[in-house]
Order: sequence, then C-alpha cells, then structure tokens
Amino acid sequence: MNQRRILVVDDEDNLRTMLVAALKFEGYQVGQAADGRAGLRAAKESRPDLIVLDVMMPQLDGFGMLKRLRESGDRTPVIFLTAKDTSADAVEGLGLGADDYLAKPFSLEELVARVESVMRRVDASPSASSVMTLADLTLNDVAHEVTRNGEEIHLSPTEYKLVAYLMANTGRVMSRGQLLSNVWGYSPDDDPSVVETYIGYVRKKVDAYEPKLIHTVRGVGYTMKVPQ
Amino acid sequence: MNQRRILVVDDEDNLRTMLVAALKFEGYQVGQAADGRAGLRAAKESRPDLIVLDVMMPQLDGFGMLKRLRESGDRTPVIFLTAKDTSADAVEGLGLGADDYLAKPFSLEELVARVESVMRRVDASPSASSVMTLADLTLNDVAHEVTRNGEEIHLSPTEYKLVAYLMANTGRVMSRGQLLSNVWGYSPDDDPSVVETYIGYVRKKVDAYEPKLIHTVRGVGYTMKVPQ
DNA sequence: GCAGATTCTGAGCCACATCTGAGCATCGGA
DNA sequence: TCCGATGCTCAGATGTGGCTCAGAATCTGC
Repeated sequence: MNQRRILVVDDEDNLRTMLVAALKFEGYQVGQAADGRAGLRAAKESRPDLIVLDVMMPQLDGFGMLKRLRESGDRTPVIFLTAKDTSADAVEGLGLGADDYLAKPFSLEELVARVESVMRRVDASPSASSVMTLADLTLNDVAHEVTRNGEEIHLSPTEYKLVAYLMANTGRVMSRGQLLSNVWGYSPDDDPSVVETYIGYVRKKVDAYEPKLIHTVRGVGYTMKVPQ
Repeated sequence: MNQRRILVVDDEDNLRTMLVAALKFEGYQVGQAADGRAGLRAAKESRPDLIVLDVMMPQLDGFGMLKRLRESGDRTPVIFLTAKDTSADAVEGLGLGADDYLAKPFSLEELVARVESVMRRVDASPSASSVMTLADLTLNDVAHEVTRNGEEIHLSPTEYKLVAYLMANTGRVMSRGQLLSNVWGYSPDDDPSVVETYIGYVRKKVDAYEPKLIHTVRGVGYTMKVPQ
C-alpha cells in the first residue's frame, strides 16, 4: 500500500496551508503550488494522484491550468475550488473535465470526503474516474454531461450508459453480448439487435463530428478510439 | 497571518472618521472614500476583504455602487448602512448581493460584531459570501431571500431548502433519493413523488423566466445550471 | 378555533425512451 | 460480379418515468 499523492494549488497562503495540513493529517503525501504556472510544473514533476485546484489565481488561473494539463494528455483527477456565489464556475470546470468541485466556503470534512470519493474511484479502476475524455469528447459522471467539441450532447439513459461503457473500455473491442449484459443487464446471448439500434442512435449524436470515434469490428463487436 | 483590509464608503465625515477609527482599533487595515465613485475606484485599487457601504450618498449611492461592483464581477462582501429603519432599503440591498446590513443609528460594537461575523466566513474561505447567484437568480441565506431578474420570489420553507440545496450543488445531478434525505430528512428510498411535486412548484416560481435553470436528468434526478 | 398557507398523496396524462421487425446497404469471399 | 452474411436505418408499437392537478391532511399565526 503506497501512499497517495495530492497536489494543492492555491494562491491564498492561509487557505492552502490549512488544506495541506488537513490532507496530510488524513495520511496523504501533499505537495503545493501558489499559482497555475507553478502548479503545472509541479504536476508534471511529481505526478500526483489528485490535484486540488483553486479557480481564482494570478498568472494562470484554475481553468487555464486544467485546460493545459488536459491538452498535454494528463488525465489526473482534479477537484476544483470555486467561489460559492459564482457557481457558473462549477459548471465550466466540470465541462473542462474536472472530476468534482467544492464551493467556498466548505468544511474540511467536506473536502476530505470528496477527495476520498475520487480516490476510491481511482483505486477501484484507474480508468473509471468520474470524467473521461477521448479526443474532444468528454463524459462527466457527476454532472451526467456529455460534450463534444465543447457542445453539450443530450443522451437518453441507455445511450449514456452505452457511451460510458465504451469509453471506459477505449481501444478494446466489445462484443454485442458484453454490451447486452453490461449495459442492458440482459443475457449475453439474447437478441443483439437492440445494441445495433442504439449504436445507431449514439452515432448520430456523438459521431456527428470528425473524427469518428465509434467503430464497427465486423463479426466481433464495437470499439471506441481515435482512429490513426 | 496577514492583516485584513476594510474599505469604508460614507459621505458624512464625522461618521466615517469614527468608523475608520473603530475598525483600526480592532486591528484592521482601513481605507476610506467619501462617495460611490471614489468608493468604486478604491475598491478596484485596494481590493479590500470587506466593504462597509452607506446607502445615502451623493454622486453614486450605495445601491448603485454595489450594482456596478457586482456587474464588474467583484464579489467582495459588503455590509450596508441604511438610514431609514424601514427595512425596505435593506431588503433591496440584500437582493443586490450584500452580505448584511445595519440600520442607523447603530452602536460601534454592533458594527464590529457584524464585521467580524462576515470576516470569520471570509477567513474560513476567502472570497466567499452568504449570497449565491446563478445567472440572474440570487439566494441570500442571511436574509433568507430569493430574487430572480431583480424581483423577489416568495418560497415556502421546503421550496427554499430545495432551491438552496440545488444551488449549492450547481452542475451536479442530484438524485431523488439525495433530495429526499438532504432536503426532507427522509430515507433515500422513500416514495420520491413529493420531490416531483416540489420541483413542479419551484419551477413555476423560479423558472417562470428564461433561461431555465432547473433541469431534469431522466432516470437520474435533477440539476441546476445555466444551460449552454 | 379559524383561515390561510403549506405539505403531501394519488390518479390521469403526456412525452420520451425503449424495443421490435422489416427492408435496405454494405462488406467480403468466391 | 454476384451472393450470402452482417450490419444499418427507419417507422411504429409498447412501456415507463415524470409532470400536473385536485384535494385531503397538517401546520401556523391571529
């Protein structure tokens, strides 16, 4: 059992010190940075398991930092700190691919609870964080929101489950049977025509853009990936 | 621990001098301005942690100043000083996003107490206030008041709790079960039809305007956010 | 104790989501 | 180039979740 690492990025000294202390007390190994630029550097060097990130910062703010991080291919889970009275921030953060957010003022217990919730997910299955991205497609489970190319895509419950399952298994080919049992809860050898219908629905919505992300593997099943 | 900064904006020299002296005595670093325009400039330059603001002033009055301040994205906590003890003023101020108010005449102790109360909140989490906003919807927890588009909205206790809970979780989808347990105090797997009824009530009042802020996520729950 | 507000329940309705099946398109092998 | 197999698309039938409404039960302030 190795120790989990957290990076706290916040320009306000008092608050940051408090956060660091609280998280250390919970047994995490905690690094810190006072602005977005320093945060970006620290993230690249120390490769933390989770980043706690303030939105309002000089130099490079939280959004900017998250954006750059994601562009560089880094998928480290992020929890945002936003001001309570500008909750639109929260939505923007989730859209950019944050895992969760905390609105100030928050209690330290609340922070710890959210941190542990994210850590649990990460522990359970490293690829199943609450936010998944593939090219310009993002799926945020907390907000239950799917966006492509920055635009929100409305999916029905089943469509959503299907996309989530395929994304969680990016690059792997999933058979109709696997989809039937994992998305629908049916037996793997039930009639797979529902799957085909739904792949059709989802393609119309998610792959109305380039590049196409959902691919048919004839005779086997379906897979999601960025084509070469 | 750096010193907290307060800006006092009041046109009456005697009163202003007294306020400044009292707050300095309490250990704050205090700036001052004699009217709304000067106040606005001072607020932008010195970025205080709290503004004490008189309503009645020449040039630009307290309401006007607060409005401009908020429009410019500034969320600095504000305590109002109102002349009339008819609390109509106060109500308008709180609707605009003030944190608290004091009706003249007031004792200096009273002022200091309110200031410290607000500062405690700020200390716990800088840049927070008890006012939440989402688009043109504001919820002031101190005044227990909700406004949309500047108009006050009357909500019953349960309706208020529901809106407050959803706003505090802007962007997150909350299940009926979560709402049942956090707003009603019921078990998460009680009959969720009350929730639906109340969502209906609240929509009629809060979402009688555009854009709609309360959204149903079929099969999951409800969420509040500004739609794309 | 009464009037008005508030909370909750249940029934009916509507819209959306789901699924089915038929017909069409596409693929790959001969 | 043809043919069978596989996959896709569409329209409509069915099911289900969510919304609305009316009214009953409860609470609150006067």
